[in-house]
Amino acid sequence: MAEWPSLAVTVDLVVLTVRADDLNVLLVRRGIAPYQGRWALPGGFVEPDEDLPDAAARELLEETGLPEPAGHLEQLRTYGTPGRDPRTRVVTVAYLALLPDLPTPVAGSDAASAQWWPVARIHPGQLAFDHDRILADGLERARAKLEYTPLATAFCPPEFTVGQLRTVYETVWGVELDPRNFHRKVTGTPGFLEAAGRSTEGDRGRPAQLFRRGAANLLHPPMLRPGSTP
Amino acid sequence: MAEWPSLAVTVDLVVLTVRADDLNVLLVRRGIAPYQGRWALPGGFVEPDEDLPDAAARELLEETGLPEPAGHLEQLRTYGTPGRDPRTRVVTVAYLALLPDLPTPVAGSDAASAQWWPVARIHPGQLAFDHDRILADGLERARAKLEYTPLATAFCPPEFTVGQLRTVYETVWGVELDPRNFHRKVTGTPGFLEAAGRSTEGDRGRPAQLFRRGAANLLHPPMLRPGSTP
DNA sequence: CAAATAGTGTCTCTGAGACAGTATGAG
DNA sequence: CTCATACTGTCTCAGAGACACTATTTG
Repeated sequence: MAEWPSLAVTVDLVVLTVRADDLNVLLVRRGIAPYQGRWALPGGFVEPDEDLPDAAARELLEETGLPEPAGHLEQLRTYGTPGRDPRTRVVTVAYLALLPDLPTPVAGSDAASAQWWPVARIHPGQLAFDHDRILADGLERARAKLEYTPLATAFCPPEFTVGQLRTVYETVWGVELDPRNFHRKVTGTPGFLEAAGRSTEGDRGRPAQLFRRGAANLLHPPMLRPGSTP
Repeated sequence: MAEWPSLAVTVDLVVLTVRADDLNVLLVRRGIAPYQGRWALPGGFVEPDEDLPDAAARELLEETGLPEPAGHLEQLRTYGTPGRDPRTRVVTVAYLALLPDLPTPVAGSDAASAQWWPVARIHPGQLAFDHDRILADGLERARAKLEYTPLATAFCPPEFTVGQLRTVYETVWGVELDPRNFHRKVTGTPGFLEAAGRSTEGDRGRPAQLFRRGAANLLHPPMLRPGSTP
């Protein structure tokens, strides 16, 4: 029987988190050519008997040291233009991960070179391969999904306040939101939030109720990004 | 230098059209094992120096005989679970195509076995490989995109009436829409439609104005699928 | 006390849906 | 004429945004 044409397949990861009022992406500095010394998205080859999400989770573990992330991992898009890797034809399946701000800084086998970067400080042409494009697609996906899914909670710890959740929206979207209307909106959207029954203490201002993510996977009605219908 | 692990990569196509008030998908009957005699999505291997969208367009041409479709072609999702093809490890990049109802029935090199199927008549477990799942994902994507993009026009000929466009929405979503409100909505959404200046004649009822697709790529405000906020 | 954050109430305007009514063709 | 489809006008209700107001903490 004839053989089939065969290509190298990798996974690359757009790992996002919100820290210090900035949206950050995890980048690694390349130690070898091509693009030696340049920053790139973490990733690696898919093993012959490894499922794609498993490969993504494995790379995430190797780069962040997190066994099973409390966050969110989904397939983003596949990039396979010939020449995108100068060594050989490589098709890469990109994944998007949204994580809460890690108390443990990035730690793992490849962690020596891994670092969080505020996305606003990354400029076109700065990343290796076509990773600028992949990052841009990941940001667009994340921003869009905050509108109609409860995925903003993936950036938060298991229990969080409405104020923390609002900071996520403001940081990812780069806008300011009215705290009063935001509060009424998220607490009124069925299935978005579930009261944890406890409150914060010791912060500035009135103590806030703590919430967990609710059961809904889709928001009705959706959150609206300001400026979309001016 | 070491070699990289290498996998077979294919493209598969979910080709949709609206004909005879039904949403149809293009399927081919498999002539060889595995799944010999079963219906499957059209697709094939990616050549070593071929870009992924080019491979998808090539397969579409081979199956439909259409050189450059007047419709729409976009990447859907990538499926690579080991064992999804019993012959060898195959990673497939699925594409979604939306086409107007073709006056030429399907014709091309592989066309002997290609046929339109109403999606409502395809039942789980009927298609080869994991193509049930890919088809389901394609349908979900198409239904969702009609809400916030002008892609319903991809199912229409270059010039079409508001009534034809409404039929597309009703067929893809499987709902009935109020013709009066639909008309007011689509003609009032900026950039959705552009008047062609001409009208139909010879049909039943009052002649209708003809429109072309407008410049907008996103609809503000979006079309709302009934039942989403009951 | 002031400052800060949490949370509620109320008003206004936009847009979706229900549906009456008018326009213009075919038979 | 009737029937069918195209289009317009009007009403009502829900939800988004602006913003006044109250509540509860720290310093």
